[in-house]
Order: sequence, then C-alpha cells, then structure tokens
Amino acid sequence: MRRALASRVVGRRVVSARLYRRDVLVMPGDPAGGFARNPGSAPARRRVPPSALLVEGVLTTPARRGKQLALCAADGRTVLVHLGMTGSVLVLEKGSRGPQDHVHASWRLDDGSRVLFRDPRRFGGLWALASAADLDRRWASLGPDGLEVSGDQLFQALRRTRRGLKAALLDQHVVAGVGNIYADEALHRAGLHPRRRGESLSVAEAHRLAEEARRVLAEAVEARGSTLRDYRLPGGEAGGFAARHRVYGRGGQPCLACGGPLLHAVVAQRTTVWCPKCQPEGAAE
DNA sequence: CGTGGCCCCTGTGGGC
DNA sequence: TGCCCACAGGGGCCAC
Repeated sequence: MRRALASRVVGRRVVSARLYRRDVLVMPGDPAGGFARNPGSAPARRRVPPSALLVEGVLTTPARRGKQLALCAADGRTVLVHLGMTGSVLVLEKGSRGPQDHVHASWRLDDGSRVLFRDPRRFGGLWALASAADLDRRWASLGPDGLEVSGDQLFQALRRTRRGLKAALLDQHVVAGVGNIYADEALHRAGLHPRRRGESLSVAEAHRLAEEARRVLAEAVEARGSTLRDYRLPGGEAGGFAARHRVYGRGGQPCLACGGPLLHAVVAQRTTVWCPKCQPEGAAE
C-alpha cells in the first residue's frame, strides 16, 4: 500500500483537507498512543487546524513501520495512518467518484486528485505529528519490522516470555507488522505450534521463525497483500495473497504439506489454524 | 511486571 | 423473508 500510494502522491501539494469524524484523529497532546475514541482518551473536541492535516505541505515518500503508514510533508509534518481491520486509503483521480460511506477524512491535492481515509469499523485511525522526530519517538516503541526481523532479535524477545508464540508474534513490541494472518502462516512454515512458550525456543527455532516471518511477509508484499473483504490498494484493487494462504481460513481442510486435517481454535483471543503433524505441541528439537 | 479478558464498531453469512 | 447469533486483517485498558 505504501508503494502504490507513493506513486500517486509524491510531489503533490495538499490544497485542502476535511475531517468528517473528529474522533478518528489523535492530535499532539492527546494521550500518547491512544485511539481518539477510547475510554481514557480526551474527548478531543479541540478544533483541528488545517496544518495538522498537512494543508499547504508537499508530500514526500510515505514511510512505514509495521502496520503504521506515515504520510509525510516535506516540512516534517506527518499524518500517521493505522488501518485497523477494515481501513483503506484510496486515491481518486480528478473528477472520479469514490465510496460515500465510512469516509472519515479526505485530502485534495494540487492535481485535482483526492485521498480518502475510509474505515467502516473504525478500529483504525489517524495521528497528527508535528515532526519527523515525533514519528521516530513513536516508532521507537515498536519492535523490528517483520520484513527485516533477525533470528537473534526474535530469540532475545522470546527467551524471557512464558507467552505462547502466537501471542508473542501478535505483540507489535516484539515484531511490528505481523497480524493474525501472517502469525499463523509463519508458524506453519516454521513448523512451530502456536502455543509453544516463547522461552522454550532454541536459537535455531527462533532463527527459523524469523526467516519464515520475513519470507511470508515478502511474498505477501509481492502479491500486494491479503484481501479478505475490505483491504484495498489505493487504486481500489484487491491484493492477491489470500489465495496463497496455507493455513489462515483453512481450518478443517487438508494441510498442504502433509495432507492431514488442519486444526483451529482460539489462541491468544484470535482464531488460529495450525497443522498438528507439522507443528507438534512439544519442543521438536 | 506480564498476562488474559473485555471492549470498541459495523457488516455479513448461516441457521432457524 | 426476517431475526438472532457468531464472527471478522487490531489493539488499548484494566483487573489480576
């Protein structure tokens, strides 16, 4: 999504912006890290100055860490986007009509195109940041990006936790960018049970898990993501990786590696699918 | 402190 | 056809 967005917005000037729901935006000074509508967050009724939404800024290449996408102006102002489960960022050519429902923010660019943030369930959101330093501070609390996580990094993060691997992989402080789909896919490829305790992993197993996480994410990026329903590229196209999921969404069906039936159960509060033969419960080594 | 449970929200598909 | 329930790519907050 970052790449597709870059090809459409880099160098464009933001002419104007609109915010249709104030509570999808977290402003500087709002509780750090919180979502605008969470209990405990400030009501966030303050007026949003146009500068917070990059108006008059010239857009540079978007940045990304894990699941967070940063729309950046050349002067350092940034709007951070999190898609949650159903969010999308769409770019509409001049004069073309986009979706009308669940659009919470939009930007008009100097070539007449429009950028929309749409999110039916509103589990996603936007964060206005004043500088690149603010972005760095925010991203410092995330784990290494899943595309680049090393075996040693993963081993160090897992060696002191009694949590299961599934829970640990979903924790964005451990690895950034791995969610429910890619956690299951990486564990299956690595031959590790989702409930194996992190502390029980050998160095070799941690390296294998990191490698498989990197590989499945790289393949997914190549296929432009997993569209189940809502996820779209900025041009509205679906990503093609869902057809290549080996376990996610395939509970009860045959394992593509051994032919045995895949199990599914709730692990770490999320539906989890694994192969009992390829991913044995006990330590394999 | 690390962890698990609950909650936020809308839409959809299945069973009756 | 309509109703009700279960479930869905995430993650913050709050008890233990």
